[in-house]
Parts: sequence; structure tokens; C-alpha cells
Amino acid sequence: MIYYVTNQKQIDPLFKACTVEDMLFYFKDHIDIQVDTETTGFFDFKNEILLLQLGDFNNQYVLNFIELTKEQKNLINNQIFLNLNICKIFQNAKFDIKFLWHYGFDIVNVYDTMLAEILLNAGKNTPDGFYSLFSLGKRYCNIELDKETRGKINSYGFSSRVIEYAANDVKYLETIKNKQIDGLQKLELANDDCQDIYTVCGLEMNAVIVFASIEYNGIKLDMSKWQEVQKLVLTEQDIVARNVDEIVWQEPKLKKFQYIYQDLFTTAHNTTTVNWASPIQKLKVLKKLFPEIQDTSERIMSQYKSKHPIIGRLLDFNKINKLDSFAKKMPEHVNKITKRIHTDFWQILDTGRVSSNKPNLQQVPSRTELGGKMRSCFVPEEGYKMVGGDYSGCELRIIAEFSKDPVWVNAFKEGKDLHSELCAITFGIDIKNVKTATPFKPNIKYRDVQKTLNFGLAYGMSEYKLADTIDITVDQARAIIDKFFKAVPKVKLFLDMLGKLGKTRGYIKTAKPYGRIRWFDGWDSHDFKRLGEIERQSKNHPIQGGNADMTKLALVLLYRIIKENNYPVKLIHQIHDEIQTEVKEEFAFEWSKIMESVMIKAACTILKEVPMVVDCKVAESWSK
DNA sequence: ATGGGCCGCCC
DNA sequence: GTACGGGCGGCCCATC
Repeated sequence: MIYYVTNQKQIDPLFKACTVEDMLFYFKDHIDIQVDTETTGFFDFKNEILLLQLGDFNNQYVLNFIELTKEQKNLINNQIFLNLNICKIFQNAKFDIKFLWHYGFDIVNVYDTMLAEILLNAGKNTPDGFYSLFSLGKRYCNIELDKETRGKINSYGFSSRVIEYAANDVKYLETIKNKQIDGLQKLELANDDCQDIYTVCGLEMNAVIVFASIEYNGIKLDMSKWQEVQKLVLTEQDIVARNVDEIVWQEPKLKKFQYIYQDLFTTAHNTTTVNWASPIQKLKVLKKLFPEIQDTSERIMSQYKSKHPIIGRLLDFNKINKLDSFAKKMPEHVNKITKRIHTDFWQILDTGRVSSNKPNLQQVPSRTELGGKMRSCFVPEEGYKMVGGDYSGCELRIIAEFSKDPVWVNAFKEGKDLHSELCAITFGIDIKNVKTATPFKPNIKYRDVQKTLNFGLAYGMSEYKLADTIDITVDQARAIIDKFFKAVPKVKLFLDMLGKLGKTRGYIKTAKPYGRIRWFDGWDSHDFKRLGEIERQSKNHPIQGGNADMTKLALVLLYRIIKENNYPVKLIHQIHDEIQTEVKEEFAFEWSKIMESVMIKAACTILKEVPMVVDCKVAESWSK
């Protein structure tokens, strides 16, 4: 039965009229309630809720949200949303939660059918729309839900079709949830309590509220500072462009090309204007100098760096061009109402990591000097500080923990520098000399080779890639890798075991207590390219995914602590192994200590033997 | 308008 | 018979 909660005298006979109080009475002893909202658009601090739907399989209540009084909203909030005993089931909860917060509601105990479905299928090749409610309805309930009506809902009143559509959107969620939970339990991704944060399911269902809050809070961009940096970028870009131009002018082989900066009076006839931002045009010009050059990427071009001065200039151009596009775009993402930037997270990638969209705040430049300046434009409000924490050497510690290699474990236990320790062993040199040049390449230090190796092995790096990365021959690279694995045999055993496990079972999991699963499909025993991929992904998933599990747990614990104590702290960003918060000035130092201990506590859930180190800093801006 | 490819930014 | 894991997106350019 569909109930329509409204003040209207006449309603469609298909529906029953009822009051908020009637509805609350019906839900009194429920443990699951299915929730959805219909809104005027995507959440942007301006769009509004039109309908709020609450229901179970038998009865769906469609509330005309515009007519709800403050008292009625309070009742719904206290008796349903804040009721710990009632699980609120959503499809894509993050969307609705932000709207509900905007109207003064708060929420605990959430289950998201979309997230559960993503967990169940991580790594699988799924078609577009696989996680939509329409698709879930079909798979789990064999029902064809209406997908036309959404978007045709307007604020002029609600037609019967709209109300029926809205009701159906919450009718099947509980059925879907129950079937998903069966699947999740079979894979040990959930236990009887789907909110248990020490299972993957419970972790994600708690984390969705945290990611909603990070998006809702947003992050402040100091606009005038940003414009200053943008000017610096433009100045630099101009210099680089003129440098390119000058070299083209001086190079006889490039006589017929010119760049826009070419002085009009000296321009020769029959010239072609080159857009250096175009890979195709750039390649055409470079082929005049190096007919065999394949593309204009940094990887390829840098091999020609010593052969012609234009190469270095074009590399500079590519980089500064990139920074320029960041500089140009970022201000467009500042919300008109909040004056802050609100990203949109995708909560569960195949490894369990999170990605960030529109804008991607996980790729704000930081490595170069100008990049660092761009990052420092992200600031706290007046009277607040930025407090950030990051896991130090997170992935390397995970390798140490699970390989149990004594060299790695001891390096972390004793707080030594792992790269230097391993470097001395791999190359058989004294630890004091790890920062000296290698015999095969005088511009590369021993320790840098080791660093590349240590990080690369978590990705299943081959001798070809190592050779490419540090510019040595494949034979030299192979010799280094052999020596390295001889020095730390347990690491090799561990990684080989993971690679084999993934290939034989068709899936791989992160460590206990989580065991986040990643499936491998679309391959057969002859498909060597795919098998190579699976092997590398099998090695990487427990490492990268373990990092993701730990960071998500830290976020959930931090969110709880902030709420319970009403701390003046906002979670504002997450970058894989880093968490950023905005904190009232007078509380910043104390918070940095709390944050450090909570992040370490989260890490200890996964790392039992190897210690974790968290670098927590109070700062005036987001920095490296 | 749309979409694929190039290339570079992040961890 | 491959050749480094996980991402996003601006820009160019071909295509419609």
C-alpha cells in the first residue's frame, strides 16, 4: 500500500492519506526502513527536497516534503534517522544524506545497496549502469522499475505517476539488502551485524557518512592567493613558450615552422604555426629532428634530452601547460553559496581506494615549487588551523608485516631508514655510502635506485620498467633485482605467493580483519597479457587495499570522536594515506595528538607486529 | 556535441 | 607472449 502524506484534501484513490504520526506509529518496531528523496537536482546547497519516501516492502509512505512542519521533521529525525535500532537503507546514501543534513536532519545506522553491490563485484567487468537501482531491482527482485519518471518531477505538484514512482524507489531496498547480506556473509565481507566496522561491509556503511561529510564540509580556496599563483604560472609559461620559439627559429631543420611568439616582421613566408599543446603537431615537428621518435611523452622525449635543446624546452612546456590548466579550472569549482570546493568521492574502487571527482582534489599539484604554492592556497577559515596526518611508509609497512622479512620488520621496529638499510644490503656497500653515485649512472644515487625498487615491487615491477625508470640496461636492472630479492627472500616469497594465489583462485583479498575481495575475470590460461596483469594486481591489492582499509577505519573513528565530544573539527579531505581536518585554533594542537593516536589505533587493527608512524601537523594551509 | 587518445597530475 | 599498482581530467582532434 502506498500512503501519501500531504495536506491536500483530494488525493488519487490509488493512495491512502495519512499523517506523519500514523507513519511513525507503523515504523515503531521496525529494524529496517527504506529511505529515498526526490529533489530538484544534484546537491549544490541550493537544490531542494521535494519528496521524502520511507517504507518497507508492504507499505511505502511518500511525504510531501514541502508541507512538513518543523515539529514533524523533528519527530522523523528523532524517531527514525537518529534511532540506532533502525537501519536506514538507501541506494547511493551519500546523495540523500547531504540533502538531509542541509535540512537539519542527522543520521546514524545507514546501509547503502549501491556500495554493497560494488563490494560484491570489485574487479569484475561490469556494464554501465550495473549499480543503478534499476539494475539491482532486476537482478535481485526480477522487477522492472520505472526509470523515466525521475527528472520529470517538478515543484508544481506531484502526479499519481510521480508518487507511485517515488514509492517504488523504496519498496525493494530491503529485499535487495537481505540478498546482498547473504552474499557478503558468504565472502566474509559482513557478519550478522552489518554495521560492524571491523568487517568490510560495516566499514563502508559507516564510511559513507564520513565521505558525505567531507563533501558537505568542502575545503576553502584562498582566491586572491590562487590568482597570484596563476600569474606566476602564466609568466613562467610565457618564458617557456618564448624559449621554444627561439630554438625553433635557430634550428635550420625547423625553418618552416613558427610559433605564435614569432616576431611578425621577421616571419618568413610559407611557415606553419605550431600549437605546442598539440601532441600531433609536436610530434610532426620532432620527427624532422628524430624520425624514429614515437611520441612526445616525458618518458620518450627525455631520452633525447641531450641530443637537442628543444627537447628540454618542450618538456618544460608540457609541465607548465598542465599547471596552467589546473590554475584556470580550479576557481570554477568554488561553490557560489559556501565559497568552498566540494568534491565528489567514488567510495570503492577495485582495491578499496577512494577517488575524487569534479574537481579531483587528490591530484592537486605538490611536487614542484609552483605545485607546492598551488597546494598552499587551500586554507582554513579565519580562526581555524589545518591539521593533517599521514601514514608514513604505509605500503612498505604492510609488506614488512605480511612478508615477515626480518630486515624489513626490524628496520621499522627500530625506526631505521628502510631504503638505506636495504640499499646497503642490495649493493653490498657501507650504509654511509648509500647516497653516493652508482657506477652505472653517475647522476643516480644508490639509495634512489633502492627507493624505486621498494615502491616498484608493490606494483609487480619488471626489470624492463626498472631499466626504463632509472635509465639503465635491462641486464643491469635484472642483476639489481636478483641481488635485492636474494637479500630479502621473504619479500619475494610473499609477493610470488600473492601473484600465484590470485591467478589460481580468481580473486585476492586484503588482510584480516577485513579481507576485502577483488575478483579477476575475463581471462584464460593462454592470455599472457591478462595473466601478467592479474599477477601484478594480486601483488598490489593486499598492499594498496590494506592501506585503504586502514585509512577508512581511521576516518570512521575520527568522525565518531568528533561527534561524541562535539569537537570543533571538520574532516575536509582524504588522499589515500593522508587525512586533512580544519580545527578551531585553540584546539588544533590537542586535536593533532588525538588524530595521531586514532590513526595509529586504526593501523594497529591490521598491523600487529610492525609499528606505524603517523606524521601529524598543525599548519596554516594544506601542504606537502 | 561526443568520445578516444595523449599526456601529466596525485598516492 | 607481457613488460608498474590505483586513479582523474584538460586538451586536441576526428567524427557525427
